[in-house]
Amino acid sequence: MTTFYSEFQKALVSVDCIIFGFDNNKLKILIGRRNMDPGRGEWSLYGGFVRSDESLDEAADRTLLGLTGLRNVFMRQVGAFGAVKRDPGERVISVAYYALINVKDYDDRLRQAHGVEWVEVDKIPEMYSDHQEMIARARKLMRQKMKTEPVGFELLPSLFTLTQLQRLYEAVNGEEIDKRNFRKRIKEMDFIEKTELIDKTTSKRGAALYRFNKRAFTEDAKFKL
Amino acid sequence: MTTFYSEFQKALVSVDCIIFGFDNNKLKILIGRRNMDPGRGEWSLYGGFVRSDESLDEAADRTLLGLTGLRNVFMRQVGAFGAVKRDPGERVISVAYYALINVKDYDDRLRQAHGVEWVEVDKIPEMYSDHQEMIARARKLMRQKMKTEPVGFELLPSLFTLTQLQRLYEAVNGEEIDKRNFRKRIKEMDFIEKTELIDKTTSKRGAALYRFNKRAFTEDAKFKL
DNA sequence: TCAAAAGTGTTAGATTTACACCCATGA
DNA sequence: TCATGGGTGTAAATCTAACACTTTTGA
Repeated sequence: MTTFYSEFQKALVSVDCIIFGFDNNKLKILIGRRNMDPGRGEWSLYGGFVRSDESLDEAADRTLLGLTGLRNVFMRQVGAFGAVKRDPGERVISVAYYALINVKDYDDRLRQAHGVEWVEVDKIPEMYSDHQEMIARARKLMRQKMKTEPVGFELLPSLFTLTQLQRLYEAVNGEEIDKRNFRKRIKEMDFIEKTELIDKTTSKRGAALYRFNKRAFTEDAKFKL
Repeated sequence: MTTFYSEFQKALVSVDCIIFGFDNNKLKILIGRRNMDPGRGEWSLYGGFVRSDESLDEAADRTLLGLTGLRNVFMRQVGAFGAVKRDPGERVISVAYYALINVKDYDDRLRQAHGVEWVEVDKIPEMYSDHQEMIARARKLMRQKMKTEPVGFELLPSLFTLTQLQRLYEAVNGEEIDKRNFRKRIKEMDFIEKTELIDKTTSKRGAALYRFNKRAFTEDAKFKL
């Protein structure tokens, strides 16, 4: 029972994170310049190698924690990428994950210290290796998830206005939404609760602040946006 | 430039296949008894290890070819599975793929030679390691794909009756479909073409045989079932 | 002649989309 | 007082879902 499968060749396994943030009505992701060979200087996702004592999910969590200091972040696997020559060095299989974070929770000095930047998803430059494809697939999965599950709130402050929420959905789907129809749908979801608080930062009149009540969102509740 | 990342530990990488077939109005998958330690004798998906000279997709294709003799099969990645102890031996990361095949294309002697069986998706026994979860995720992805893309035809003969097609969708979604509504929707899709041929095997009257015209299915054509 | 599967339309209800004006406030 | 973003309802169109009978033919 000691060494199984010993005749097979092993590979390095890494995780790469597509970290989404919503800021200034734009959907953005965190990318940086690669500071190691091969590919030094190229734009790249933030990633790391999987340790022998952690699962893939744990490796992704740890990687994100290292970059942002954030725990319990919403993350989902995008998939495994394993072209033979995807890494110019040796064989590396990479498992991509996407994360949704509230940019306000992310200390900007930490961001600078790691040399990563928020870049609009529609202005992603050429990327290292297959990272472009990872991003494309992450966006597709994330868009799909946003349509059918209440995960968009992960990208917003805990209190938000309906206009903010609408702008978020517009940024994700790349198309404008009718304000009245949007609000009508929101009203039908009891777990999106209006508070007594008013946000005066974006208009003179002020806009009501809403909150997503995770507890009130039960399995049978329907979500559609 | 010779050895990069040398301080990181490597892992074995395998692929596991969830092979869907449609037979006798039932959706089934191919599983067998594991014939190697660890886990000898337990029900298991068919899989194999990834070679250093092939991509993950190629490894999945090769594995399926070895089992079924089939090439150019519709396959999609389910995801990577990487719990630390998912394999009782050493560290193994597995990437699951699902495939859709027409059972008639699969030589039954080849099936028997490999010791695998068609088992209804609703009667899957306890499985080795995390294979149950792989199957569950494959089913979810496959169901989603079937709703929005014309891939169900991969599970049928090239000529099929509308009742067969309906039974397939019923098996995948686990619920009955109204015959008239179903046929109404089919009629709207020009790429599902009626032939002059009649199938007399399932009824005395005979049912018209249809064909999926892949070429006629263009990007802008809409598919919804 | 009858059992068994094939084939065919209509209607009510639900959902989706389009659309325009008043409100409250700070500058 | 006016410019700015916040907030609200209705009607037409489309889509979805429910529903039952006739046809063909081999046994």
